[in-house]
Order: sequence, then structure tokens, then C-alpha cells
Amino acid sequence: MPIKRLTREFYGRATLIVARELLGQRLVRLYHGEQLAGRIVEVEAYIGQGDQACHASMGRTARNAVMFGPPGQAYVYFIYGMHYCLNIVTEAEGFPAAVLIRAVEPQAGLATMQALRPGRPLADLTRGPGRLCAALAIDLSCNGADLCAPDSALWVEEDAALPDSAIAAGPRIGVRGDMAALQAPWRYYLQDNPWVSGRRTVTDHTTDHR
DNA sequence: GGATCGATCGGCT
DNA sequence: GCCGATCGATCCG
Repeated sequence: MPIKRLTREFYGRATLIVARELLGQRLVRLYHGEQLAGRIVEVEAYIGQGDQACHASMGRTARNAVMFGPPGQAYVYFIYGMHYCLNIVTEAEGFPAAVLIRAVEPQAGLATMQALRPGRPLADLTRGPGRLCAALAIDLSCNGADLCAPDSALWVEEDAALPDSAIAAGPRIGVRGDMAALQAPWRYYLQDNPWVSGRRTVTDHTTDHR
């Protein structure tokens, strides 16, 4: 069975469905002829102008214009003066929404990814939206890239489907406020997966050496 | 282990 | 001018 790139029809659906179904799929970045790849383990949905945490909540601007475009494109933004974050545009053209890729589990191209983040622990290679962009060499040159085009250098491939029992949901990281949308559980992640971002807890075995 | 803070700069009020 | 969909260093207990 040939490997299948996720299609524009896949991305052009309700954002929460797309976010949920992106978990477990394989994000691939073609970098100097080499495939850098990781399994998506954590995502967040940003949904339209009614979502005050969505960059498009105040209307269309030069920065967020890609989110208003057709689904299946990369929306990459620069934040805190030093980091990039990767989103994939969802829903019908004209409705601004996207899924933020917050973490992946490295699958291929480990050595190159580590070279792109010199001196950093392997455990943090792709754990967090800024980190995974650095490891996959994703920056503003990827903004607007069409993940559905056969010749693009960034795409998502179909991988094994996951049971709902493997997935957890919660409020989005770094999003606070009293309005309902700001407290919505629109962050999805693989339960107990060591590559999911955020503070590790005592029950986390990832730092054990046993 | 957990809290706090500085870095660093584009976008928008 | 202010602040952010973050990260990593540092300080504290």
C-alpha cells in the first residue's frame, strides 16, 4: 500500500475533527534531500473569529492571511522574537482556523534534527511547538506552503489510526482568560507519551534511568 | 521539583 | 509602546 499524503478534503473539515485525526499521523519535512519525520502526538485547535485566542480573532491582517485561505496550507508565525510555530489551515476557504502542531515523536532524520538543535537534550528535540520547528528547519519560508501539493517540501502522511482511549484533551497551553472559548479543551495529546510538551510530573517515567 | 525571569522582535493598539 | 499559541537558564527549597 503506497504512502498517502493527507488531502485537502481531510483538512477542509471541522477543526476539532481534523485536530483529533492528525494525532498519530506522520509529519514529514524534506530538508536538503533528506526526510525529517515525526509522529504527531500533541495538537491544539484555533477556530475562527469567535475564538479570542486565535490569531484571526481581530480580523484579517498580513500575518494571519494564510488562515483565511484554502485548507491544507501551512500557517507559520514568528513569536517571542526567536521561535516559529507550525499550524495547518482547516475548514472551508474564508473561515480562519488552524491546528497548531505542538509536539511530534521523532521517526526519521534524527541526526540532522539534532544538528539543527545543537547541544540540546534528545528528549527535548521535538517536544514543543518552537522546538519541533527548529528540529525540522521550519521557518517563515514555509508559511503558505501547500501540504497537499505533490511537490511540496512539507506534508503529513497517513499512519496508524489511534483509539480514542489513547487520547486526552485539556485547555490550550499559554491560553488564559474568562471567556468560554479560552477555556475550551481544544488541546489533544497522546496520554502518557514522553514527547508531549509541558512540565513533566512525578509520575512521568521519562527521566527515570531504571 | 517547581517557580520565576530574561531573551528578542514583529505585529498591532 | 506593549505584549505574545515559547524556551531555557537560574534561583529557591
